[in-house]
Amino acid sequence: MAATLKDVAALAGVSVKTVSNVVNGYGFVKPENRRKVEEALAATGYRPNIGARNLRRGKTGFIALVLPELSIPYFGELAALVITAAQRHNWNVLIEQTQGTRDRERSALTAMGPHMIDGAILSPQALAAEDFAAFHREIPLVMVGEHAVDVPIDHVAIDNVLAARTAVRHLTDLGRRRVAAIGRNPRRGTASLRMEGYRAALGEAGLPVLDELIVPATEYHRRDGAEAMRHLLSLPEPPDAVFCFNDLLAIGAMRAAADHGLRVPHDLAVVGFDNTEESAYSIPSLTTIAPDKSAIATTAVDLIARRVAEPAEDFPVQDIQTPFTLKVRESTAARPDA
Amino acid sequence: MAATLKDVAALAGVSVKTVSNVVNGYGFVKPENRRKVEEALAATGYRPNIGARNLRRGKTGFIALVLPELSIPYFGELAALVITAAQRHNWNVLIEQTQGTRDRERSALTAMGPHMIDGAILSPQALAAEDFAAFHREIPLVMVGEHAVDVPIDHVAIDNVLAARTAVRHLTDLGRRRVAAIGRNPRRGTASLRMEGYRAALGEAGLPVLDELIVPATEYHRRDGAEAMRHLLSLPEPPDAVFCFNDLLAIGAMRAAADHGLRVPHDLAVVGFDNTEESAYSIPSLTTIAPDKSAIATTAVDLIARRVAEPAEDFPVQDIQTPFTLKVRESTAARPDA
DNA sequence: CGGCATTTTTACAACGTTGGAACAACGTTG
DNA sequence: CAACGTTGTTCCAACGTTGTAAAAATGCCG
Repeated sequence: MAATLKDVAALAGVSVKTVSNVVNGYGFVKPENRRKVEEALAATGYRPNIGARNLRRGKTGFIALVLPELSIPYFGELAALVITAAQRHNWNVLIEQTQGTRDRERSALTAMGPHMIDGAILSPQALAAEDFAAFHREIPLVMVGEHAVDVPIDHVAIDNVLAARTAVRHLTDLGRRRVAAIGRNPRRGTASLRMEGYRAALGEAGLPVLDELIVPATEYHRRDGAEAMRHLLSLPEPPDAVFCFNDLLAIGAMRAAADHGLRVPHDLAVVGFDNTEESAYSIPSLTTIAPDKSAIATTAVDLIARRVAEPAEDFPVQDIQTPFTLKVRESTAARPDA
Repeated sequence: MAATLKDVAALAGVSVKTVSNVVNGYGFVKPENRRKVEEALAATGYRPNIGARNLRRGKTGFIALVLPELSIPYFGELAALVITAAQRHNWNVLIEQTQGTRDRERSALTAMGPHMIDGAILSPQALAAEDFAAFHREIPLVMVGEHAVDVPIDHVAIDNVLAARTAVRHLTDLGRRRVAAIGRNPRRGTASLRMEGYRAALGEAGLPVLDELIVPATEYHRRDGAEAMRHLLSLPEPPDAVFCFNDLLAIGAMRAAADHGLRVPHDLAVVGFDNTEESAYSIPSLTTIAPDKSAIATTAVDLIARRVAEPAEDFPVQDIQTPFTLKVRESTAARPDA
C-alpha cells in the first residue's frame, strides 16, 4: 500500500505532525530531524493523500470545465489551455461534456457540489437565466463565450459584435455584395451578437440585410455548415461571400461549395470564427476571427482563483473582453479581376 | 455552507448513520424514517462529500487519462469517448497532458499516486521500458495506442502492421509506383509497426523500399506533414503517393502539395491514419485508416474496471486488438486515365 | 543555576463519511 | 412468557491530513 504520514513518521522516529510540518515547509524543524524525515520521505516514496488533505482543508483541489464536447476542435484547444492555466494554481481540471443540451448543462451545475470542486468554468449553449437560480452560488463560476444575460456571473469573452463586424466588413471591403451568414440561432447569445455585427457591417457598406441569405444552425458542426451552404447554393441568386459563425461551419460550407463546383475564394469568399488549427491548413486556408484563446483560458482561471482567495467578496461581477484579430487567408483573397 | 450528513440527520431526527444508510440504499430502514430522511435530504439539498467518502472507502473515484495534447483532434475525440465510457462506471476523468515528452509522461505516472486515482489510461509517446519500473504498480494501468515492449502492461490498440499494410496496399492497387511514407520515428512503437506494414505492402506489390521516400517526423502535427511533403517534392523523382502515419501529417502534406501546384489525387494520392472528423471534410477528403475509437475507449475503461474489481488478479496481461477499417475517400480516387 | 523566552515537538481533535458491532424494538414460536 | 430471530437504529472507530494548543527541549540572561 501507499505510504502515509504515519509510516514515514515511524521510519524517521518522529511524530506524524513533524513529518507533516516538513512536508508543508513549516520553518521550525531541527535540521537533524528534517534530514531524517526527508530520508524517510524518499525511502517510502511518500505522496500526500490529496483527498484527506482537502477534506481537512475544506478545499477540493479541482475546478470543473463544463463544455459541449471535447471533440470539437475549439473546445479541445480551449480545454488544453485551461488545464495548463489551472496547473499554475495547483488545480486539477474535471471536464464535463454536455453536448450543448440544457439538461446536461444544468445537471453539471448542480451535481458538482462545492464538495467536489472549488470553482467552475462554464461554456454554456442552452442554459437559460432561470437555471442559474438553482445553482448553489457557493463556489465561483465563470462563463466563457456564451453569456446568459441578466445573470450576475463573471464572464470572459471577446467582443462578438465587433468581431463579426470586422469579419463582414472585410468581405464587403473586398467588393462582395451578397454576403450570407450561417449560424443564426436565437438560443445562443453569441449567435445574436454575431448577427448584430453582421447587420451593422452590411449597413456600413450600404448593403441590404436579406433574410434569404441568413441561414440558421442548431449545432455548429461541419455537417451543419455543409447543409446550410447547400441551401444557399440552391437559391436563385446565391451569395458571393459567406460569414460562418464558427470554423467548423465554414469548413463544411467550403466542402459543400467544392462539391457544387464553386471555387473559393473566386466564386465565394468564406470567413470563419475561432481560428482553430484546422483553418490554417484547409484548402483553401480559411480567413477567420482569431480569439486569443490563451487569454480566455488564463483570465477565466485567474478569475476563479481570485474569487476563491477572497470569498467574502465585494469586488463586482466581472465582464472581461479578451482580444481578437482577423486572420486573413486564402478563402478571402481578392479576385484577380477585381 | 453545504449540508453534511449531520445536518440532514438533525433535521430528520435520526442518527447520521441512518441517513447514510438511506443515501447508500441500505435496505432495512423504517418507511417512516426513510420518508423523513428523504424529505430532509431534499430540503437541505444534500450532496455527499466525495473526498470524505473516498477517504473512507479507499477509492478515489477518478481515473487518469494521460495523453500528449488535447488540442490534437485524435486525442480530443478519444478523450471525449473515454470520459463517456468512464461515466458508466461512475468515474471522473482527470486529463494530464504530456506534450509527448518523456519527462512529463514519467512524472504523470509517478505524481498521480494511488491516492489520487483508481487507475490510469496512458497514451505514451516517448516512454521507455525502464520508466515503468519507477511506477508503483499499485493501480491498474492500460496503455492505448503505443506499446512499450517488454513491459507486462495491459494494452489496447489496433493491429498497426495490418492497418498500414492495408493502407499502402490500397495505394499500390491503384497503380501507384512510388509510394512515400511520412512519420518514421524510431522512438515510437507504432511508427515502427506502421513502417513494417508499409514495407510488407510494397514487397507484396513487388516494389522496392526506397530510403529517400521515407521521411521521419518527430511530432505528428500538420506542420510536420507539410515540411515532410516539401522535402519529398524537392526530390529529383517525387512520389506519386504518400502514406502518412496520421491524419494531421496527411493534412499538412496535402497542403504542401497544393502549395506546390500538385493535384490530389491526380498527381499525388494521400492516405492518412486516425479518421478524425477533419479528414471527412478536407478538400479533397482524405482516405484514412479508421480505428474504432469508441471500442478503444470502452475497452480500456472496462479493462481498468475489471482490474479494480478483481485486484488480486491472476488474469493475465491483456493485449487487445480493436477493429479498424479503411475509409476510401477522394484523396485516393482512381486516375481517370488509368 | 533558576527563570524566562524561544524553538521544536507532540497530543488531540476535527474534516465527512461508512463498516462493524452493539444495541433496541418487535413479532413469533415453543 | 422466555427465548429467539428479524428488523431497524445507534455508537464507535477509522480513513490521512492539518490547526490548535499544550508540552518539552533548548538557549540565554542575570
